[in-house]
Amino acid sequence: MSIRVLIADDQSMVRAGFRMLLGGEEDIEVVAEASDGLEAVSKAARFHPTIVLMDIRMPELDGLEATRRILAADPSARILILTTFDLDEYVYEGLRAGASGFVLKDEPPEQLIAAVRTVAGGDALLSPTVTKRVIKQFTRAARPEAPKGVDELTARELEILRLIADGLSNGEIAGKLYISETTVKTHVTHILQKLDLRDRVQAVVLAYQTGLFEPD
Amino acid sequence: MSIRVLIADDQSMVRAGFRMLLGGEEDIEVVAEASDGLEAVSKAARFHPTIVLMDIRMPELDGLEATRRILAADPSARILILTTFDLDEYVYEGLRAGASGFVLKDEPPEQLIAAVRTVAGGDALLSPTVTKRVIKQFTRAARPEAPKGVDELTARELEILRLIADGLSNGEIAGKLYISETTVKTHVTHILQKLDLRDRVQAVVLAYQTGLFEPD
DNA sequence: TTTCGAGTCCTACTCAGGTCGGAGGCGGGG
DNA sequence: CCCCGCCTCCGACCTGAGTAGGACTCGAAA
Repeated sequence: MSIRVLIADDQSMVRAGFRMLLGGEEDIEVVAEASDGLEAVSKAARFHPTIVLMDIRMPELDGLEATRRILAADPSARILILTTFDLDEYVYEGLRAGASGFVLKDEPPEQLIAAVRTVAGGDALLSPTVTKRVIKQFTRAARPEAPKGVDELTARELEILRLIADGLSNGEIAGKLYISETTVKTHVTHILQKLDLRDRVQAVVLAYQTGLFEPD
Repeated sequence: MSIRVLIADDQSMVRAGFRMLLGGEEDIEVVAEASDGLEAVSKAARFHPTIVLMDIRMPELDGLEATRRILAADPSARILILTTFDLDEYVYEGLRAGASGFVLKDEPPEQLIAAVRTVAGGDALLSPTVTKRVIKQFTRAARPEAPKGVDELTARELEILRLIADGLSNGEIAGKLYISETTVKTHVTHILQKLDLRDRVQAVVLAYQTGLFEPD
């Protein structure tokens, strides 16, 4: 029995690429395509694909919300999220939304095909690149019985952590986000507390060492 | 005409390994071995190898000084330096000493053999890993007609920059190096001035972004 | 509706980080 | 020999970073 795939991406070229790529595989069949989130949800309901290849950035409804809705309707659905960028803020959210996997679009074809098979087979999967970046966050975030009081960072905090990792001062971050510097300080304090760090310097070190943000 | 190699390393196992490795190649001949720096210098003078594989850490005379002496006696000598560690403080010094190349011992055999051929052929070479780390330093350090006042960091400053990039505070660095915190501050100030940075946070960012120190 | 988390903002305080200027020792090159 | 760069150290000073504790809004969940 072949793997039935639904491709959801707003760029037709990307869809065509995947159709070509997957079409060559005997055990894989592309049963439908969607060019936006809403369409993805409806077609997932209609075709019941084994797996949905889901882009994040899509009109109408983004891939994350689409993922949530599809899973709400059918918890057994398997969704493999595609990203162009190395690690958007959406990754964590995507995993929380219930996606089974995460791959980068620019990875070699074999990897992508392998990813489809893996997820279709029931396993979760993360791009090797993504894996090591997420792993640490997840060993704590994913398990409700968290070791200690190691809370997950909020979206805002993550955003600020990223700016810190760019070497920006609190004032610069405030300017960039149109909030006051004191607010930035508040967030920074929370970040440091949650990650058990002493100062922003260590935050930068951690950001790079965990691969949260890529060096080059 | 084959490539004549002198292997200089204080560990006999390492020498044996290289002999095995290089012995399999038809165009490469291991003409001599040395177990310390002095021996390396004398054997280089006696055998005139096409290339010297030089370990850095050796008794009597380290690989850097040995490199300098060999080159002093014979400027046409080609020396390929071997390192175990990713990037010791010696790398820059080694390049300044006149070494033609730099490879990591744990790189795959083919790379090592290729490196030998490359350097023997007259080209300079850096391990891909090392390359990107050194490249930036060198585009400024190597050319006397430096673009602006972008001075090179001293060994001490580099050492301290590395500790900063580990997230250490000035006090911790002082303790680790057995110097006063004020001295550390002085160095830090110089580092920031030379690299045109605002604070240690940016220094960390730069360290990782230029690949000066590896994340993982 | 009430509760709660997230985000925003504030004051006031402490302290590490960084600057400035000056100073001594030490080794190598002119 | 003297000069200069490097490393070391000091005290005084200023500022950004981080903490503590509280307050307001808003939207989502109970």
